[in-house]
Amino acid sequence: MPELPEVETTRRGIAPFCEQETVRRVTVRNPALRWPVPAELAARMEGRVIRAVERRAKYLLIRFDDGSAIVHLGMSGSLRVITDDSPLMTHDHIEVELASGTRLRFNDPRRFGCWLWSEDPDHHALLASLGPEPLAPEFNGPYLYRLSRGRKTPIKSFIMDNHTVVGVGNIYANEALFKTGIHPKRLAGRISLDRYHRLAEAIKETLSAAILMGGTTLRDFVNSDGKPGYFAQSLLVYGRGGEPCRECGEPLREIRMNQRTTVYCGRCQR
DNA sequence: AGTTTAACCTGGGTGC
DNA sequence: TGCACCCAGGTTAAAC
Repeated sequence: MPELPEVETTRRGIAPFCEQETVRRVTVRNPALRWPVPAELAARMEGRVIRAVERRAKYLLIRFDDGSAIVHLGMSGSLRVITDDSPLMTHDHIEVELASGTRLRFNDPRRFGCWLWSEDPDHHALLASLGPEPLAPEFNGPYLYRLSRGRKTPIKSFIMDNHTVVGVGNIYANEALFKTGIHPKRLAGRISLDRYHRLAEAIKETLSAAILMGGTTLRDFVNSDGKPGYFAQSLLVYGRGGEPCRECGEPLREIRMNQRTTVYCGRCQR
């Protein structure tokens, strides 16, 4: 589920229930996530007030006065708001109970997610070397052009690299490259400023639109299983290998780059 | 330093 | 039905 729009949707979904609420209890049922959940996490959170729920890249920061929980949803994680007595599901690894009685339930079948504690999250190793947020003004054509000079990595790898820009996962990399007409294998150092301008805009548009659509499932999100299904109809290439290109009708090609499915139009993307 | 590869996990789908 | 295999929205650490 979690590309950046899902993480932002999650943040918006849980923040109203969390902010200025006291944590009553943290239950870690399975600490074996990507890294072991630190034993101190519960003690650091219990009895403290959540001041804000923020997002940096695909990390959620649950901020307290003296530190933050750093949460990542990995490939298969979700965070749901529980207001009733709905039963535990398999892979419900962590639960945060608030003084209001509302609970946050973290479910993650593949356990690629993480829950860490940091007193200074903004300088934590996981966050310190990240590139700009895709929706920030400093992420733009000139930035991409400057950073890419001399680089021989394919453009798809380049924009999926967190050092370049955060939050561009496999789906949105495919979509943005199609919208810009850039072949995913084109070397990053061989792309013009003008094309980078359009690529940055396409990334912003694609992510913004997805966040807006994620927003439409927000109400559901509180009560439901938290699986937004917003993207299927709006995707131009992802999941459409072999089907006709929406621009020219030619069958879309599907290849693998860095172990990830890559879909593109051989005619429209150069 | 830049770039690629392997690894962390479970579950669902497919083909034999 | 069973089993082997491939695939999945992410990211890091190690290896070229």
